[in-house]
Amino acid sequence: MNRRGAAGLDLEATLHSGQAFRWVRQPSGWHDGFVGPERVRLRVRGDVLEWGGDVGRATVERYLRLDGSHETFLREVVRDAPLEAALGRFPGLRLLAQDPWELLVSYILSANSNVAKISRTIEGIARLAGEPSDGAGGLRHRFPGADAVAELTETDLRSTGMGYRAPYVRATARRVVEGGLDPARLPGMNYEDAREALLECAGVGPKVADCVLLYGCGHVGAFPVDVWMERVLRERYFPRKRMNHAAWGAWARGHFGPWAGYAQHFLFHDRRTPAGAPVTRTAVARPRAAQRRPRA
DNA sequence: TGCCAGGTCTGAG
DNA sequence: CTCAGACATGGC
Repeated sequence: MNRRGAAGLDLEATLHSGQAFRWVRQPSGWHDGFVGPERVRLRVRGDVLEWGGDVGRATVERYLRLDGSHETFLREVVRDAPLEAALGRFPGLRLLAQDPWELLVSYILSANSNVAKISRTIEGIARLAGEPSDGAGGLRHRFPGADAVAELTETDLRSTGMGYRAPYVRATARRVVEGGLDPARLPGMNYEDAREALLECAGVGPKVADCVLLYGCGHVGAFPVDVWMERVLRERYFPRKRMNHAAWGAWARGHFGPWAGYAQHFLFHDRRTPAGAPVTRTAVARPRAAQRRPRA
């Protein structure tokens, strides 16, 4: 067992807010999952973060981005009233630094789907082609590399319930194997180039690309616009105004600035979480009073 | 039963 | 370039 200060971390919000799809809550209070290829369990008790599994402190801290990213975001983003409300409601929510390849597949599967189903199909792919991993949470499987996914037939993939997305996953896996895209290089590329590279993949449009860039590549300005964000933007910012998703995204990046993607995730989670849902209290200082309401 | 789910692809105007 | 429909599947 390893420990370090939790720094106000809310694992429930962080691991189950729709940015990651493989964390499983256990009755014991642990969250069972993977950090890269390693089987890991995490929990917070009091103000202590604990983890088990064959991973070092640096790996856990990198995954949870306990490197000052969140504090920089708080300092540099434009904190308007809607964002301030979300920050106040989920002060322990953090963005993760996940594996770009696994995220690419995950978000291809997210198209016109829902979180529960994405989780099921991702788990299905792991069972079909990933290496077994025994842990406190039972037998699970690592997420397979592109080479292993490319070996699967469309019929194999459809057996997970992913439906018409199967050929997209297969084609994208093949593209990676053939060298048309190297997911590991995306974090080191600039945002525009990385986005263009992702858009070449089957099943990857603007929204999926931005999710991969934000949650897996450290491109914190990426602002994915989906049906939920469109709701937020129309309800809280531009009542009775219609824009296409590209226009919403462009406005949001200009409005929130270089850390717009972080703002997006807080707004997303806030909008999706019903009022009255249990909220984990943390020791984080309360944000200051709201600034101004944006003009339409 | 019919609609919706973290969209993307395709074909028409 | 912009905009409808189709698209597998499962839950409510």
